[in-house]
Amino acid sequence: MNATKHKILIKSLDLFNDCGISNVSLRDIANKSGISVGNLQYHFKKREDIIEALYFQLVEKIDSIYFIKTDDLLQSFLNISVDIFTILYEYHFFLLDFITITRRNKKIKKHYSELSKRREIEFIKVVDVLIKNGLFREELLKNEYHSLFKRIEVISNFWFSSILIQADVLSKESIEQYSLLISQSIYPYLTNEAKKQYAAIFPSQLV
Amino acid sequence: MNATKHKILIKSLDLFNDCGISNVSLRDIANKSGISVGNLQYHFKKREDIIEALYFQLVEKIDSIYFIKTDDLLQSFLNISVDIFTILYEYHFFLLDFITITRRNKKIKKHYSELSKRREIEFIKVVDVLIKNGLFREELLKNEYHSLFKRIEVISNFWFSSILIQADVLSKESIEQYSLLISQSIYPYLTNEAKKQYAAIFPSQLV
DNA sequence: GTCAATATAGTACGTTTGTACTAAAAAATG
DNA sequence: CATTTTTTAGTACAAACGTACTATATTGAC
Repeated sequence: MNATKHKILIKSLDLFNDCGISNVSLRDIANKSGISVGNLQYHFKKREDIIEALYFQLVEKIDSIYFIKTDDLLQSFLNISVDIFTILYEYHFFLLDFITITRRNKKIKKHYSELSKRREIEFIKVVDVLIKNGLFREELLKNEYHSLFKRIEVISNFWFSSILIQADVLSKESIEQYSLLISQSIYPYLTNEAKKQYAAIFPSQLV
Repeated sequence: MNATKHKILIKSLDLFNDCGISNVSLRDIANKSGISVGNLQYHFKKREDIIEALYFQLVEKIDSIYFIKTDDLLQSFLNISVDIFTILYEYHFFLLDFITITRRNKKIKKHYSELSKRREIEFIKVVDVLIKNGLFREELLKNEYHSLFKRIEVISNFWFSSILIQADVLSKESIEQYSLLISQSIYPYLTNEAKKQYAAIFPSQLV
């Protein structure tokens, strides 16, 4: 990619993350990038194009980390959500302004919506494998794992927001807190065998 | 309260809920209320005053519904979160723009932050009672119920957002979906005795 | 080295927004 | 009924913002 274009995206990301999308003007971006507004406009005709570019950058990064180690299913399962979340942290402006962005940009909204549906199907598939391998228990309630997915989805998408409505800044610590929240939400669905594995992975969580 | 002031608040709430806080100008509010902008300004000197007034209306409404029937602890516990959520639905603009609002308004941010801390303490107290009454199991992991509270908090605050990043409108159906999500997230922490009660409350959820 | 394409800067325009200000009307007070 | 207070409307303003437009500079192709 063009060097200037690249610089614009990096500086935009910084500003968006720090100040929130609606508090960053094109003039701010141009200043921070050390270029003129005219030049900025040359590379990104519309303000929305910058946001779209960043969104698809994010999606691409996340898509690149999908893999499951078949020899250590539980650990892989737990790792993936944290790996994803670490990337989300880099682009947290997006999650903090999720509503604003999807309200304005139907392209991103549609894309995310389809992404989410695919993720859910994958999640249920993985859970099936975990059940077959004796790591997750069977459902005790109807759609129990569908419901679990939804909860994890909400927490993944809005954990940063949840922190920022009370705290003043977002730190990397939030990733570990997220990890704890997610792993503990999964714990009750583990079989006794898997609970032993869990204890080995997170010894500090034991009472 | 003054009739005009009352009308302004009602119409503002409608507009905020429908369009999102940042898409509603003072002129919009004045039009919808059938008054002039000058008059609007007379009743609310600053735009932010309207939002603050609505916030404290919301808090007051929620504060008025706290009670626990001691003869049916589990049912009460499950009911309360839905009761709260039903009121939140009336003011959902607030949750949809939670970040924007707390970023700009330190008074609301501080108030909510303290409210949240009180809620957490209450939650843990109720859980202790439920454990003592043989309805909830003991903690199997450190701070397991603290972690549960956090997850419920995130879902309560951002479930509407989670729906709206994919759907185009918010309906009352979202309250039932929320209820399902929360009750199922609590199920794994119930004792066998309480699971029987749960089955009686939600027979349709059984496999 | 010439010419075309790309990149950069600077300015200007049209809109929107919150709000300050003024004046008139309505209501309340005595 | 007179006057004071409250309520309402209308206008005006200053700031900010996205972006369209023009002109200059740089780079690349042949």
